[in-house]
Amino acid sequence: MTDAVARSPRERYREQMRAEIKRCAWEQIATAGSSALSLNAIAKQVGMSGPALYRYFAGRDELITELIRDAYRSLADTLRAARDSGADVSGMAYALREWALADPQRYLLVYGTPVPGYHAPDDTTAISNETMTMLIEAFSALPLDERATPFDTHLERHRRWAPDNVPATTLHRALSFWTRIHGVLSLELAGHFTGMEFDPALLFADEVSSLLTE
Amino acid sequence: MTDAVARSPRERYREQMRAEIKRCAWEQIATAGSSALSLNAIAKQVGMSGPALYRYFAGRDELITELIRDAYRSLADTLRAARDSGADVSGMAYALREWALADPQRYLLVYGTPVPGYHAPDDTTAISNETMTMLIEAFSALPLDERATPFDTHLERHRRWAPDNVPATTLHRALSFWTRIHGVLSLELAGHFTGMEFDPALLFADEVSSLLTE
DNA sequence: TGTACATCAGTGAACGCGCGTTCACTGATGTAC
DNA sequence: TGTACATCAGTGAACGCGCGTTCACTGATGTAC
Repeated sequence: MTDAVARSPRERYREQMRAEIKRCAWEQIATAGSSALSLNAIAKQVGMSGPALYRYFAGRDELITELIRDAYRSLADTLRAARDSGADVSGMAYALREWALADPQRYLLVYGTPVPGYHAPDDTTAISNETMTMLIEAFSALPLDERATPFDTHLERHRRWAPDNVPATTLHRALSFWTRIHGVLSLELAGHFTGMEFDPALLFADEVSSLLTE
Repeated sequence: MTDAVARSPRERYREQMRAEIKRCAWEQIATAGSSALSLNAIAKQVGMSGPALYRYFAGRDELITELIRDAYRSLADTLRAARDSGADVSGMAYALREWALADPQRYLLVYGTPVPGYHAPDDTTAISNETMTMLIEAFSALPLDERATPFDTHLERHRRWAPDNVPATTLHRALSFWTRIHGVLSLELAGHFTGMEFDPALLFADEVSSLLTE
């Protein structure tokens, strides 16, 4: 695994090319959304003609899969970096928001409306689990609420997906982090707050603090 | 407005035809998502050939706009029906969830990832406001929490979009209803809970009760 | 009740477009002796 | 250092497809006298 760095000049060039193709793909997604992603358009922007892309990706699906993988990776890395620099749960929430605002379509590619036919490969869910685990760990450091909700007791018997050295209430809080953050954020990104003149950042902040004080 | 019922036989037929076209469009959206909506495919299913649809809709955009309008209308009607039959805030939440689960793609058409080029016409935001107003009214009936959050005080000065005979805290609670319900619901609809074996309905229920007891 | 005309639903051919993908091929870059 | 061969990046033409949309036209249905 340590030789992930390109070995021969050809491989190095190949890696650079793949990276540039992906960069153009992201650019295209950022402006027109993931559904408008076109191999030919990317090729034109990269400066070569259509079929050349097949030297680097088996097809459109593989490219999209790779982009989704990278997006999950990028999010996980962002949260990890926030945590490693001492951020608590709310710090991680703000890091997540910044990450989403930096490239809304990247966020939506992962958490937005799924493409009906497409099904994500297994390793993306693995990276997604990684993110979830970081959230659970972050909430583990917080004082525990004594009251157990109905969902908490339900979770006690349906928690195989989560690490088991953690109380169900903590899992619940991590889940709520996810759903509430996603709720405000995705409505903001989708433009559903335009017309209401309040500042979405403040609504977000209140929602984050609700996750801590509740 | 009372003569909205079709007058001549021709107009009646025309209305029926428009309705059937829309029905097929919904069917298509339900199975393949809104991005895959194709006029030619609809025409084939209705039993006539492509260009005939232009007798009923000016083009693809107008059809989609109409579908979005109907979706907003349907949601508003559902919530109103729930309220009129005595449902409180949580009853309205469950009605909303049932409405979403009945046709996930319909929910996603309205609250999902926006089509990057497309911009919704003004009257859809009017219907959306109608829904919001009903939520605000529902929360007005509830006992008021005395503490004002930072966002509450921010809202005091940015609330032109809302009725002004209602405290800012109530507006905030209606907004949180929206964002939290959307958070759980959209993640469920997008399939992000598959793999975790808990029951989304129970997570939803807990999230609804958080809106009341907090 | 019958005729003359207008309205309108629906057809079939066609246009232009962009898509993903395949294929045979050219040229340059690397490798082995 | 030079030659022979293999590897691989990239091209251009082509395939088949489905899309939204236009246009001229046919036939049926309605309306007016």
